[in-house]
Amino acid sequence: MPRYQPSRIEPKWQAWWDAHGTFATSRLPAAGRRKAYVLDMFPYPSGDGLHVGHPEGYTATDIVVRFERMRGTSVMHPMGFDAFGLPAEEHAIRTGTPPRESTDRNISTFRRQLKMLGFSYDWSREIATTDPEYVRWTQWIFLVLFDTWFDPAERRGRPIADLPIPTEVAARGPAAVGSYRDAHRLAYQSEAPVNWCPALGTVLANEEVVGGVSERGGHPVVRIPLRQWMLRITAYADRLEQDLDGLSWPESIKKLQRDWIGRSTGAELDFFLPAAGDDAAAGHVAWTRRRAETGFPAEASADVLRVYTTRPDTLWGATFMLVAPEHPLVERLTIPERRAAVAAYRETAAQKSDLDRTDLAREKTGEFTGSHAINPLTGQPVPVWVADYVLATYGTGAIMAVPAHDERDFEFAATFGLRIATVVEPADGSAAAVGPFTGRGRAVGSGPYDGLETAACIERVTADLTAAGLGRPAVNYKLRDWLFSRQRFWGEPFPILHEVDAEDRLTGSIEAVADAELPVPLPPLTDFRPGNTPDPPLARAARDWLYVERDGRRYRRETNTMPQWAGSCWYYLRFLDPRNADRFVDPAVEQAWMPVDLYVGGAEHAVLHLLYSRFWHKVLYDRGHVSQPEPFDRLVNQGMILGEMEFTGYRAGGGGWVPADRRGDADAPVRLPAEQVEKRGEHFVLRDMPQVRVESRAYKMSKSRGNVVNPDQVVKDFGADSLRLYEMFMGPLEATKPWSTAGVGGVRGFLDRCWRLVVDERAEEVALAPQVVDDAPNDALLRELHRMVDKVTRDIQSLSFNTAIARMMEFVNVCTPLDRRPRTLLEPFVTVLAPFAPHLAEELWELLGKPAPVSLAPWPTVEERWLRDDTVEIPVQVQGKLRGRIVVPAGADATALQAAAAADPKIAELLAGRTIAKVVAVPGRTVNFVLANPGAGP
RNA sequence: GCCGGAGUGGCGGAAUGGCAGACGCGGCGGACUCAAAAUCCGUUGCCCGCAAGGGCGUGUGGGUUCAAGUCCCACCUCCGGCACCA
Repeated sequence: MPRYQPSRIEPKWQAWWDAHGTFATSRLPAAGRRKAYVLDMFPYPSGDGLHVGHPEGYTATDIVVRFERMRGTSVMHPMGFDAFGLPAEEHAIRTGTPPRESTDRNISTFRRQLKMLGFSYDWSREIATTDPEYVRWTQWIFLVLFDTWFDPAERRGRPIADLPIPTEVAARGPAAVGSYRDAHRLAYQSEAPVNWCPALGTVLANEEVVGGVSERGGHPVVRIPLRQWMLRITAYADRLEQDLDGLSWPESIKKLQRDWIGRSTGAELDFFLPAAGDDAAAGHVAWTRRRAETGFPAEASADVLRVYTTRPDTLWGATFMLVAPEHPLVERLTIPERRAAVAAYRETAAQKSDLDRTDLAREKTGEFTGSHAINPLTGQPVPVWVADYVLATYGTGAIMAVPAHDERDFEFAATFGLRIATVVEPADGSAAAVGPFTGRGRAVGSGPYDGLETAACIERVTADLTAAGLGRPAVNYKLRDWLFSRQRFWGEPFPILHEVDAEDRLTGSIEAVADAELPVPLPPLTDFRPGNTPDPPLARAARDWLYVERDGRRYRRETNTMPQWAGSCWYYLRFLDPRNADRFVDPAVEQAWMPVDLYVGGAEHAVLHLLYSRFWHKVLYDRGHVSQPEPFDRLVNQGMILGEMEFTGYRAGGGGWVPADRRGDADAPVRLPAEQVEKRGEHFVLRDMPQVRVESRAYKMSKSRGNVVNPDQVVKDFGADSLRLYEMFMGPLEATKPWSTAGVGGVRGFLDRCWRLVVDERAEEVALAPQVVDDAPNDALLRELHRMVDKVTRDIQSLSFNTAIARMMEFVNVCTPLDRRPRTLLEPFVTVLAPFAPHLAEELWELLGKPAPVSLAPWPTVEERWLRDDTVEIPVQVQGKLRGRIVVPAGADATALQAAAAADPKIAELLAGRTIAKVVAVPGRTVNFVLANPGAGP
């Protein structure tokens, strides 16, 4: 009767842990103890509830913290919810339910599901980014950004009050000083083009626009400029890149971040633009002379075209110039005859989103402005074109085109028949291939620079131009400032006030909301629908929310809201001190627990979330609010869990089968049960028609595919411990792996065997199995136990849970046949099982008569002497092929090994009559006889 | 196109350059049972062989090494990401 029943013991122990506060964490780590802050990426509480992907990372971290607690470490392991976001808002628009209601409901579901899985979070620290008290501090941190400017000399953020004000600005009065400061803040406003979709009445993210129309609905999207809040993350680009070096993150993730930041070095150069009608050559000479005196100006004047290049060495090959359609000098550069064509081109470009421009532009397009610029080194005039492959937002928005040594410029030159001049040759003198040579080599056709190797040439040209005031070394980043505002309802309101005059018109002056007035709450709204204009929903709030008076002045609240990233940028700090009403986190608490020692989550956050939170953290660090420059010391990405493996056959219109490798778009896929297919060679085929190849693969879980596995169902069918253990047993944590319900059953079988190891299943009442005895275990069993504990210990530390579980299975396989099972063998086993299957372990621990909870029992110590062998089995090879095995004392040296191997009858036979050329004997590993005359033989 | 990652039995996977396939699923055989389920035990890479034994095997082709799943070169396939950043 008393079978292993997860549905009985799991809720029992969850309630016990809750009632006893087993996993509550103290304010500070215990004195003299190691601390471990182990953090999961908190979930967005979607309406669909928990997905089986969530428990993967959560179980991994749960095992680690349970293990660490048992080893006496002070553990911080919190959980919360990233609860702002679009789905709740869209649900609100569809159903009229306020987002807060549906969000709270979803959080309850998530909390129930997480508790059902027995994770050892300190639930008293739970936070949601939507909690008004949390929003308060998110807004407060925004105000820190607002109050900070980046001092390039010190390479750090400083209070805006410390910003030196140039005298000419100060002379223009407080308003001028105010706007000068506003322009230098880390949080600043700018007119940025956005994807506005009039049909949907909303602004869309770049990813939501495909081919110039909205991803959903296929409505046209236009690019319109809109006032936006930006965060000056680019100021921190260098530090964000350099500080990656010290982090224990996967190299691949670091590389993604480095590529995203995209640091490049090169030079900025000015090309002189002769005024229309002037003598170009004379003008250039005069300009050059002036520059020799004034040097390179910080801002480019209107008589030059400033470009950025990473290859100043190719300057002699710059045969034309390109400017972005949005470049401020386009109007000025365009001669009257070209005006219509250039205007039309700019118009078309403006319609396209960034994605369009890059995605669809196979063919290079552009228009000639009619103007020329003067090459600063050669003095030659080169034509200036407008082309949309030049991005206004990168570098200076203009480039010198070197078609001989750049793919894109080459294509452009080929399309429009522009001159191509070779100025670099491969250093090894190899024949010029078709197309541009983009590699490094030696300069040719470059006057005084001929023969210089590329690196040296870059240096020389840059130095010469710098000396002449025509250029300067420059660094650029792909990283852009962070567009931080959304025209949405369900986000944090900005704590910013815009001054208005008596007619409600903005004066342009802005004020931060005072700390004491935070949080700025979301106004009550009944209608969440977007409007006909890009005005955010908050603009429709009642006037008593929208307009406020301070010190006799009237203000209108900022009506944009923050993006979902905001809340997740700092949640790891709030977890440390979640109920602090005076500060976002107590400094003593922050110093004691930070940094996060292990951070586990999906790779989809490799770039944005991790970059954004590092940025915020550095600002907080610069301003003295946190003690560490980096928040996450060790990062691990768990892999995706795919749906169950699927076999798909294809049927033609007529109904006949089509081999999967020859199918056309018209052939219909048919899902096949596993019994109907079999493997032939490399591929799967239909069992009844082996000539028909069938597709076999696992797909990403999705509602539309109908292959989503629901954790509630798995827990119902197999139990939470089985789900936890299965997800850890599937394979390496980082790998993408397909789900297999049969595999869950297999792991459940293991837990059943664990149960029977201790419990008498045939008894009426729950009772110990009669085999459980007080005997002392024999040496063989002690050896087995200590090796198992040793392997599990090491595997948990390297997050190799699959092999740890395999080792425990082997241990159980050894113990199951025993008629006498010593308690001193079973007890340590239950202890190491506890982090993996905590409910079962608690129950078995109790049955063994030990005081609960096993969750806080000490981790067993491994005795070294049980890990050593007296004798070892060594494979013996002849000519590299395995021919026998010998058993030798564990410490046997090479000579002894060789002697023992040669003495083996079988080996002796093989060696008879052969000349041994060489013997490789590696103690503890192998013996290999290499023969001089392998072919010769009887 | 570029950048990552991965290709090992029927399936998931294991293997500090040193016995490939641990562990689990599935399959096969057996014990228990009137029978079945459950459980326990054995077996299970492929080929030849009655057996002893032998041969072949980690995506493909080369290479380094006494020895390669593991290191190097070239390529193929799949998955993920980025995509005109001058």
